[in-house]
Amino acid sequence: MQIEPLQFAGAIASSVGKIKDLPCIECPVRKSNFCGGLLGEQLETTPLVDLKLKQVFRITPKRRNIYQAGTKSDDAIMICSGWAFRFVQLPDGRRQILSILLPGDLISPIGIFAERLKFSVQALTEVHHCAFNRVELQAKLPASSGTFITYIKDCAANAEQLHLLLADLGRRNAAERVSRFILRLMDRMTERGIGEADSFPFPLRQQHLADAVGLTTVHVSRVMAKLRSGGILDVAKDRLRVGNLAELKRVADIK
Amino acid sequence: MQIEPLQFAGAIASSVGKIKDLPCIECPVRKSNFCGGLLGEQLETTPLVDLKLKQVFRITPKRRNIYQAGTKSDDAIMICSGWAFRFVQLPDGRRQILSILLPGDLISPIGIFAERLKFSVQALTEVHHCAFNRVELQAKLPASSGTFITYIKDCAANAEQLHLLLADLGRRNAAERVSRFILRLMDRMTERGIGEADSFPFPLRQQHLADAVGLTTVHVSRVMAKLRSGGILDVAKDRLRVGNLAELKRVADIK
DNA sequence: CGTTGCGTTGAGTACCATCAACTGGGGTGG
DNA sequence: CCACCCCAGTTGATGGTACTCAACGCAACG
Repeated sequence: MQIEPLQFAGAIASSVGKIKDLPCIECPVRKSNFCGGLLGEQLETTPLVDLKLKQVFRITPKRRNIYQAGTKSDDAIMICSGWAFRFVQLPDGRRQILSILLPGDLISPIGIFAERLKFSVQALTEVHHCAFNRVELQAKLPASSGTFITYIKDCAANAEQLHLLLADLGRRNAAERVSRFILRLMDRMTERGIGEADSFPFPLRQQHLADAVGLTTVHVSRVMAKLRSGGILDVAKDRLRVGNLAELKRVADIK
Repeated sequence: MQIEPLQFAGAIASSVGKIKDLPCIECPVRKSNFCGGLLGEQLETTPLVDLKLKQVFRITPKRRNIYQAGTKSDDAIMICSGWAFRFVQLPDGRRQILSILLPGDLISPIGIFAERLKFSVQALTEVHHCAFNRVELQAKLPASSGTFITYIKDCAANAEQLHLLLADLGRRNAAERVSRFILRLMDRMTERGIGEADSFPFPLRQQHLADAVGLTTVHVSRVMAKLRSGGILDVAKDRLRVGNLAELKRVADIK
């Protein structure tokens, strides 16, 4: 359960103003997210907007917590690569997954302003992440209007996903929940250029699906079996293949 | 379904800088919320921080929508008095209530920055509300650190409530959902000085409870009957009376 | 080659939805 | 004043969805 920060593969634990060492130079998501506004969209050609911004890069192996609910932290953590998820844990050990985090996501937008969060974050795959200093970001944020706007959009998108999931859990059956969850995830991946039209990385176990949509693993297995037997989709070897998108949308009651 | 803006009881439809006419002078929630930062906490003694802030006061009768999902709006709307709720509607008419809005709540924190929202807001009782101009607030917000902090706290509290509700819908049974929902509502009321220790205003129908916690009205009725017969709580004439708080918390699996 | 993690399948069951009938209060209109 | 209706809530009967418990298959791994 303890977070054991490892050194970044590229051997940078902390970087202040050394462009050539920054992993961000090659970051594929920077163009479209929060970091773009913060560090500049084209790091290779344009210098960093503000080199004084402190960044600490770390790796968390899969199944380990990146952040533990209730812990005080001075960091705002960005997922650089790999997948993670936010979740709350019930006293009896059951958990509810709140959202899946993809590269380019902040662990929590409001985390920039709050020193403690009420949910935990766990790595689904090995995750490379970057810790900004919360207080530095707080100062920077209103100053840079571009960054601020992508930040607000993050918050809004975040809230919207929660609202949709809430409606699903409250009002939809198992097959609808699962297929809607998967479709939304596909949308988010496509937005970020992850995966192809009908094939996506999919590192979630059925346990994660179950915890996300409020079912048991046994029942998720049955739902997935049905989707698979209908040629609608198939998950194997951490990869999702969509055989019949139209039918998937129909099951999901979308459009 | 149409919003039909009515004149404010005090006959102020629009107010720019006329302190003595402002309903806000007597507002009981201003001290603790967003408006306090914006307008000053003690309007009677201290002049407004910024009289140029445009405010338009309106009334929406119960059961009518204050805001319709997807509509473009230049306003950020604050609930001055009365109760309302945010909800999303499914294509087949079922709905999921996202949260209950009390006096002092913004219809949506991110609504300050977004010209459209994906959920609707409906008045539960007659609601008096105040429309600020979104763009004006956007400019004002980062400038006033006090206001900004209460704003961020709003956002955080908001997200936290969603997370808790999500966990409830995903992982808890009917009795737990209902009692947790009620307890959280009680907490929020107490925070704002609404109601007494064991008695609170409660304008929700069982239909609203059902739509909030993802049950049918029939089943909510059964749960409420059980809570009532156990002397735990009773709802009558728009008022909630708690007979046994400890037991209510036990049922809700709190503490 | 045992162990471990993950998924699958079957049998039995609990919870909650659905359908339907009915009650009581409050408002309205004759 | 009463008849009527509507709304909100209650109650009973029935059934389906999803849960629980348990056993088993399979692949990966040391």
